[in-house]
Amino acid sequence: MNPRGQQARSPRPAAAIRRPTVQDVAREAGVSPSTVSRALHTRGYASPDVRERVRAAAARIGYVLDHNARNLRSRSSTSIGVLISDLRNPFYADLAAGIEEELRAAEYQMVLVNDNGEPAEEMRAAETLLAMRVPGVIVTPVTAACPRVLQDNGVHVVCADRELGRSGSDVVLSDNKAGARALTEHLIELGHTRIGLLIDETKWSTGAGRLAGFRAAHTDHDLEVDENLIAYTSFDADAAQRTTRRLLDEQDVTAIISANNVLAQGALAEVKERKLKVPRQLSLAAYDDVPWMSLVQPALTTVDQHTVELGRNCARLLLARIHDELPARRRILRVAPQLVVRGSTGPAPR
Amino acid sequence: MNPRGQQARSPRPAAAIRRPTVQDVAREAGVSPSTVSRALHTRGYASPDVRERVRAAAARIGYVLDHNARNLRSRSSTSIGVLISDLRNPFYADLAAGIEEELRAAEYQMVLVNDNGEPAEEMRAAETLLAMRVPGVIVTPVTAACPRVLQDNGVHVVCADRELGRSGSDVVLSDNKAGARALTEHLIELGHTRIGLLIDETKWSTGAGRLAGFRAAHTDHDLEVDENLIAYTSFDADAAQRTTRRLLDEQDVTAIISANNVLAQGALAEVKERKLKVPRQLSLAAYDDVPWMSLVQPALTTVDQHTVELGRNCARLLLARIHDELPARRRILRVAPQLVVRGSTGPAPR
DNA sequence: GGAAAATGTGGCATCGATGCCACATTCGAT
DNA sequence: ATCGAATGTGGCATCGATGCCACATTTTCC
Repeated sequence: MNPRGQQARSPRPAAAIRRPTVQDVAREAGVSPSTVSRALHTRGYASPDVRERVRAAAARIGYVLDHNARNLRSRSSTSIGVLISDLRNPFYADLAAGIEEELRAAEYQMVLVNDNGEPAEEMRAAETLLAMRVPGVIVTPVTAACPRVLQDNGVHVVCADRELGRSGSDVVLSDNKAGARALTEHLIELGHTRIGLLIDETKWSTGAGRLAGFRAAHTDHDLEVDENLIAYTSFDADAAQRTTRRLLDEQDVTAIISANNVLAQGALAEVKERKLKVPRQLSLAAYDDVPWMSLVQPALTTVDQHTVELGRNCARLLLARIHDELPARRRILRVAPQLVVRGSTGPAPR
Repeated sequence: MNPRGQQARSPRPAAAIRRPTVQDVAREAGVSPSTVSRALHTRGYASPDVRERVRAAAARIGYVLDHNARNLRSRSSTSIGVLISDLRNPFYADLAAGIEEELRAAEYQMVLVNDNGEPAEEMRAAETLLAMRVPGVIVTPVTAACPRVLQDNGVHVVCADRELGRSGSDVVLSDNKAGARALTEHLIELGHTRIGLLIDETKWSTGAGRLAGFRAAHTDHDLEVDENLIAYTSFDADAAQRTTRRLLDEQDVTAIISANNVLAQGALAEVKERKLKVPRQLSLAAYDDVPWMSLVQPALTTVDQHTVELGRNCARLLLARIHDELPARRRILRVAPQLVVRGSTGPAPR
């Protein structure tokens, strides 16, 4: 098959193999290197005849384009940086999956970096992506500095899921306020008046929006929010469980909303430990629908963020920006979330 | 901060900005480009004095290395291709997370591609990675052709999780046979003799190993395997549910093992629909522990593949190979899985 | 004290593809 | 028949970093 197959057994094949270049193809096809380039890759004149001849020659000698050379020469690249916090969290995994799908369809590649939510890692990744000369980056930002540095160096940035300060970059968000409002309203309409909100942060647009939606739903129904019911915790399941414990001990809540899928794990763990009947004794709901939520018994009422679609939108927006198809003004895209009512929410007790 | 910050607002910043090069740094520091290169990046002589001066100059003018130029010149790259089937499946997400973690620590980047289990997509991705001149690829192969093409072109390949035919490449596997054997044995020791196995494929080493382990456990305990209890299905939850339905209708099983996390969803769905008491009426177990399995009630008994660690091992092995630190002979790494007994398995009824 | 070795730096070609321009050829129009 | 436009194709420089060698300077040793 491949003319260089037999060399693959050498000790250090990666270094040893010399791959054919446009020059080689040119010789093989009896044309000039420029013509090969035009015939194979770039848009430009090349008669169907020549085009076919070059194609055949390239296939014959096993020619593969060198992206590095092309990128260097054309000062561009088809690699897109994707900077997320934690691939093991299904939210980020879905986001990345949506992004990748769209990029792949457009013949772009995804360079994926986990920053673990750490500013230092995020910054390091940004530097690397700059060095790779990526034309754009999609980031769930940890620090406002990251999008800024990228933009200052001419890289297009789309912030996904949240926004920090006024970055000036394009943003794709879930409509957190609307989603949280719908979820809270659902509980209120079931007669709940003392609803606990388990939340880890409210500085980012994500948490802020969800909290705002929670409040708005109360206001809509002429209810006052008891500030003690807003239970601040940190972003891990164990902490969320402890906070849930405290919430249940100290406040007579009839329903609990977890602000994201990680916190929901903690809340559920505590509920199971106490063997509370859901939803008879306590209604449980969560923002950010992930697969396990429909597998537990009873299945959790949630807000589905359409995370994969969120990711697709990020990629589409970024590509449009790169291809200069968008007005200069920054774009803010809000993906509508969807309330998914399942068995874990029911009428308030008493 | 950045001297080019003000240009970022221009219509097409990516194209407009000219970034400083080694030449510029050289001028700024009063040395030659070669010296800049040595001082900043490559190992080579450079007095501490000069090194510091160059570093300062680079920082001052906001110099960022161009990976494309470096890669072209040095015929190498620090991007590693990772080819997986489905990022939305927590198994692959964990695998990728482990790989990325290790790569990042070694200052490599991960180019992640989803092939959706489709040979055509996989091949396309392989071509792209060849074009990127990546020194290595980690792949959960769909086709034997993919690793082969890569290797034939001098790219190091590590197959993750499974092996197709004799690829000759390094492989990192979960010890599927041992894991399935332990899981099956656990059930046998609980008195089960009619154990259903829900499985989607047995051509790959993954399915084949798990089936082999299932059989081995029976043999160990002088039990004959009723071939009717091996329920072949396809790789999606709905199909698995239907197959489970059939299994429960037609065979009097007292326990069901799902060969992976996706099939387990289907099995659980059917069990829930029938309102079977687990484990009293039926024991349920699964290969490949993923988070939701410990959240459902009762929590599922599983085999934990240590997927993240599996990923880390893939990356470590690949990097060692790239750095030529390994004997030529191909290496097969088996990561020991771990039986995790939870509430879903109990004594056989009657 | 002088030659040899050690040390640090600069010059130059090069990696592979492509953008740009010049030019050869064909074709249509007058 | 002649000219101009249209249409392909080739030549050449270039993107930015670095490998390699030559050379200048300092240090070491007999």
